[in-house]
Amino acid sequence: MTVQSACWLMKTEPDVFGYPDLERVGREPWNGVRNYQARNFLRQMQPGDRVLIYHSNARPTGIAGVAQVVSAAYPDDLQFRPESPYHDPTSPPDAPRWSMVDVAPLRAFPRLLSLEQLRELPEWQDSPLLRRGTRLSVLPVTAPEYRAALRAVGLDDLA
DNA sequence: GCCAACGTTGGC
DNA sequence: GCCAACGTTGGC
Repeated sequence: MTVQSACWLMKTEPDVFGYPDLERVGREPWNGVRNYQARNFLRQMQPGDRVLIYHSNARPTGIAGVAQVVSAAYPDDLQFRPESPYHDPTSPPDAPRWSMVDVAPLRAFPRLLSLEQLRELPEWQDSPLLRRGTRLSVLPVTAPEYRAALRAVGLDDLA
């Protein structure tokens, strides 16, 4: 039986790697996630899942584009690189602790859908993204949330 | 197993 | 740059 593909939101700092960078490179291993809850979400991802790319630590913050998962989860190589800030010397090589997926761009938002605008969408009222203190960098997005976000910027064809 | 200290995230 | 909120660490 076919399962409806899931939707997610992933945060990134545009000064480091933003949606335009994803378009430039065409495909990117989403490495550096070092939070167990976020990792567990990564491991649930399947190729074809949609991903809203959220720019954090930006002015303004908000969703900049929609991407697609193009791999299953696999070990994040940076955990075994001593020179990397994401090195984790306690990760067992035979059972790597941290995972990542590859992501490819799908469509840039014609305009940023800001956090302020997200707060005004009824469908988004229950999203952890809008809750004070939520620091998750990878989180699930419901189908109504996903559709509302795309419609808000006129991308009805992707919703 | 508790919890204080510490580091990080992320909006403002 | 500030600081609230949260996750992790480590002493006990």
